[in-house]
Amino acid sequence: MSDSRKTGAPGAVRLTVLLPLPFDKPFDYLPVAGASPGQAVLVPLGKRLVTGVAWDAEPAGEVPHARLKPISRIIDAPALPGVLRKFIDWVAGYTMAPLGEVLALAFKPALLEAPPQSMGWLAGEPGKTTAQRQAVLAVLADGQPRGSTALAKAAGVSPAVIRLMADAGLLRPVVLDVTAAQPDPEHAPAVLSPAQAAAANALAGKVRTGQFSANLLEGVTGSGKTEVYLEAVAEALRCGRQALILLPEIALSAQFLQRFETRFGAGAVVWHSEISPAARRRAWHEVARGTARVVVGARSALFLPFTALGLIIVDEEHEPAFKQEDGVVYHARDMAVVRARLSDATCILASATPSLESVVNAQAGRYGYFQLPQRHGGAVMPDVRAIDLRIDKPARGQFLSPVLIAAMTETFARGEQVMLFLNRRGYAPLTLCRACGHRMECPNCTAWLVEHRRGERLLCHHCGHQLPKPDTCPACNAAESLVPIGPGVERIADEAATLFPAARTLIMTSDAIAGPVAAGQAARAIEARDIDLIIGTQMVAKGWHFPGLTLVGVVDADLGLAGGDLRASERSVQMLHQVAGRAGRAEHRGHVLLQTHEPEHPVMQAIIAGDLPVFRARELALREPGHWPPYGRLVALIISAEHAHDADQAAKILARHAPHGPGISVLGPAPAPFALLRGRHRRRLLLKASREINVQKLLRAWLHSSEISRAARVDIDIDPISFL
DNA sequence: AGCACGCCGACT
DNA sequence: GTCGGCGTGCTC
Repeated sequence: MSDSRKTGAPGAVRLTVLLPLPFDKPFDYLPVAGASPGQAVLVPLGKRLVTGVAWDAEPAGEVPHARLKPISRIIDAPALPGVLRKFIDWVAGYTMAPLGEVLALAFKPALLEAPPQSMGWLAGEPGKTTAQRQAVLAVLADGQPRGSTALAKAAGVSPAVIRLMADAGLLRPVVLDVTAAQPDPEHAPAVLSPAQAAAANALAGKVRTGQFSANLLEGVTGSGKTEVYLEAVAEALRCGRQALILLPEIALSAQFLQRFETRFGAGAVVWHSEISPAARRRAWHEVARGTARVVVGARSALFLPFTALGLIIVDEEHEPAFKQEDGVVYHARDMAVVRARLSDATCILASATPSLESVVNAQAGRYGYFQLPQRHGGAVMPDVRAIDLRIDKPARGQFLSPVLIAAMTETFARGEQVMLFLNRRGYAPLTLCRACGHRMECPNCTAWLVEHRRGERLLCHHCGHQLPKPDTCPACNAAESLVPIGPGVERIADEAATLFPAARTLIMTSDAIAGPVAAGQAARAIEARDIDLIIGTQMVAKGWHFPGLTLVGVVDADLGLAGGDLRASERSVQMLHQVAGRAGRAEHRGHVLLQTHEPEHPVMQAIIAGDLPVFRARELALREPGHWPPYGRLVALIISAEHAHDADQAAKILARHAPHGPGISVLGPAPAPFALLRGRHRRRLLLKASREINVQKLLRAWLHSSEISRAARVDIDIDPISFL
């Protein structure tokens, strides 16, 4: 790359600076001594000073030299590594998001300040002691300082004890050396089955090459994938490189971090949207310094400034939660592979039910493939049966069939735990007027209002609109005529409470269990057998390990199949397999009962027979002829406007200029699945293109040639998965 | 993203 | 007569 900045040629004195703002390119500035690419800099922009990053791009030169402003100063902070800058460029190019907006995922001015030092405690002056205080001092007897939280936990006392002891001078504050407790690859290696060991060794070998590879690690729920990929993490540590473990859901991280610490003798650095600003800054700086050896995080952790990244794990790679749906629309699983490639790192995609994309990549030899065929530790796969709701009908107005109720009764009698799964929050998904048939709908969205028992409210799950449940029908004024239709988890909980008044029940939904702390508490309560019955939404499907759980009842196995989405079957199989996998993870065999109106449906058959490959082959055979993903590529164009007319108009103009040619087709315009969402009218066009077509280039030309009114906005979603 | 410019409604 | 609403446009 020719670089006029380095030649020192007169007249070429420009430095490009990328700002974390929605600009699609860096700006040119007059350079300042010592500013090299990656360096954080403060620059004037209009009337204000903003923080940006010196970028690698050639100066565009379109702004005349005389109008260039000088860089104000260099900021004393770690530079963004070159691979991260390349990754940001790549993501912006692929997703078609403005470059500066992608930078904003990696870099916020607030991150740059030196992180607060992490403080810990040592024993201080002698003084008044109590049993609790003695426990604290006993922990500190080894002379190792500990942070407040860790100390309280180790001593089994509340944090208040620590605070009072500190106030009384019984504890002495010291600066914690954050590098002290590092994960140790040799701390407690797991005992692996032969199949696990074979996969672990092969993956460790890939890590050792120090070259890029992408790998799919497939194993049924409970087969011990985590132990296997943690050995790859150990190998990355031995090679002196950093590792990143992406989890789809932070709620899961509590149980996972515990496992990590057991294996490596020290915790990993945590990164997700809900950590405190101080923890965020500390994590960012530790990653940049290289003292953070292993990061466990949400998808945004891909944008951390790793300097020696050697391994990326994407756990539960099939999870839709890896797709970022607003702002920069990207799929963290796909971007992880790119990040690994740019970093000469190994990428491992782990799942019991891999996405068809990954399966096809493995079949084509683009990804390495490793399989764990069985559950380990003697646990066997659960016995799965369908309950045909056309025959075994629940009582009128009820949702649990007699067969399921009988199985629950038996399970409780054995002192074991039951989980009921229904992927629907609230009490009832629809409220209907018995007198006139009026449906309670959201004024801002094409969606029903969901009744929630807490506060007797109706709320919209898409925009948050809510109102108290009215006493009379808003359409016909009939009194007492509004009735709940269909079940949500709250209604199932009511029904179960009537049937099993003695069962201690926990509702697990994002409403009831907000954040990792609550999730951790819930998990501990279940593990401690303080709970008999768990009723939950997809939150319960994730990687929980509850040894006492032996019966899983799926209240409505058909729910995910409605709507005709391209991936409806695939997602249903994944979710049902995950839910089923919660049953019987220890010595007792698990049982799974699927309530369905269509037991013969291939999705139900796949789960009942436990034969995912057959299902996959069938699903792939359905997609291949039409060049649907993963054989072709999709791009969704969502046209939205405040007024339906503007959205229609813009969609029509786009459709008129639609590209055509071999391997290209455009579907639509059609009302987007939620034609009205958050008060905006939406239309959708779908571009389907064969793999070898450069869709970004095609889209740029398309959008350029279409003159869209300012009243409408076009959002581009490359590789859409949800179709919302 | 911010911040200014700009052109139409109700206030000291 | 001015204060202020947020539409539109620009920032190296």
